[in-house]
Amino acid sequence: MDDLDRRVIDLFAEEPRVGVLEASRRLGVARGTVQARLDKLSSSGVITGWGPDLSPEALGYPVTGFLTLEIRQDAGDAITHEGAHDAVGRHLAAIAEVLEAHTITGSGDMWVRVVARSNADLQRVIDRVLDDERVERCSTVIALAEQVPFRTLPLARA
Amino acid sequence: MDDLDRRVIDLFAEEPRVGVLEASRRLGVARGTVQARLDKLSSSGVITGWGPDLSPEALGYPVTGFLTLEIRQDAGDAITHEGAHDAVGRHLAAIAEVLEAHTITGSGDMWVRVVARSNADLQRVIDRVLDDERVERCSTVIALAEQVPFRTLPLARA
DNA sequence: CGGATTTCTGCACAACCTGTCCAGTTCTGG
DNA sequence: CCAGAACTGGACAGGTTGTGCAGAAATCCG
Repeated sequence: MDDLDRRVIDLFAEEPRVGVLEASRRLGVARGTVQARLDKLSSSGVITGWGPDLSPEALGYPVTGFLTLEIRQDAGDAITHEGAHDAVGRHLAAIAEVLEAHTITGSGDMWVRVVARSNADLQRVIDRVLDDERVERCSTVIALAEQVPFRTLPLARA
Repeated sequence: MDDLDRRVIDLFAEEPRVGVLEASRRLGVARGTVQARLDKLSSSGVITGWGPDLSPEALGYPVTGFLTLEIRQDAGDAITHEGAHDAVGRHLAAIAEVLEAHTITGSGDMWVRVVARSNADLQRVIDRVLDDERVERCSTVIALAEQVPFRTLPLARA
């Protein structure tokens, strides 16, 4: 991650439509250099993808909720030695409205981000999340406004 | 969002490198159709961008923390009528390690996602977040593992 | 300091893709 | 059943990509 890497990322983040050739012109380096940098950034894992970013809101899911789950500690699989968290993770991954889930510090807690079509619909989603014996409790918080939209660019610039 | 839209999104999400022409071949429709669909999905806000996705971890920020802030309710600006939340939002937006921030239900609460170079470094980030008189309190939770990585594709498929 | 290695440059080529038309056909809602 | 909207298939010029290569430049390390 030298300065050129940062400028490459910056340029493609600002204007994803520019091609490699145009980028090389703007950055004042050879085309092959830009290609090599992009390849390296991809293979080193800094750039994880180029997929289209989708807006849950525009897809009809304007309500975002943050759930904190309490997981039964003794619910691991004694045979596979798989932790309860992973089992719950699979349960959650099967629910489309679950956008992400993490285990967090605290006895048996997980943090889950869900979206729903309405506040009423959120109840349905929560019920689906709760539909696993390993999930003991769920506290819900509703997101009202997005003060800082998700971003990673400032990190790369720093 | 009909079935073709879903297939277009799906294809580009799975293989962002395919061009419009190749996509039209795989989907069995004319090139102009794919272009028209993409244009519509972009202008309707379903597709919000094509930028490279960056991994905070690969950028040297392997620690993720979730902060819940308590905001002083009486800290709004009497002249501009700007709420305290927005002012805090600007404060947070200036911190590169703040990846996103939302206001949430609860008296004066905000939810903030931050990253840091280490657990020790997290303290520095938190201190920066707290460096605003409108932020009264901050409770911290550290993310241990990512059970479900952030995703929106299942929503589009549904 | 000096050699070895890596990186960058500038260029070339063929193959391919994009943006943009168009006329004709097919769908779809009212 | 009609009219507007959407899709098809085709065409065109111009630009871009992937790839390879030799030489110059920068960097590393003993």
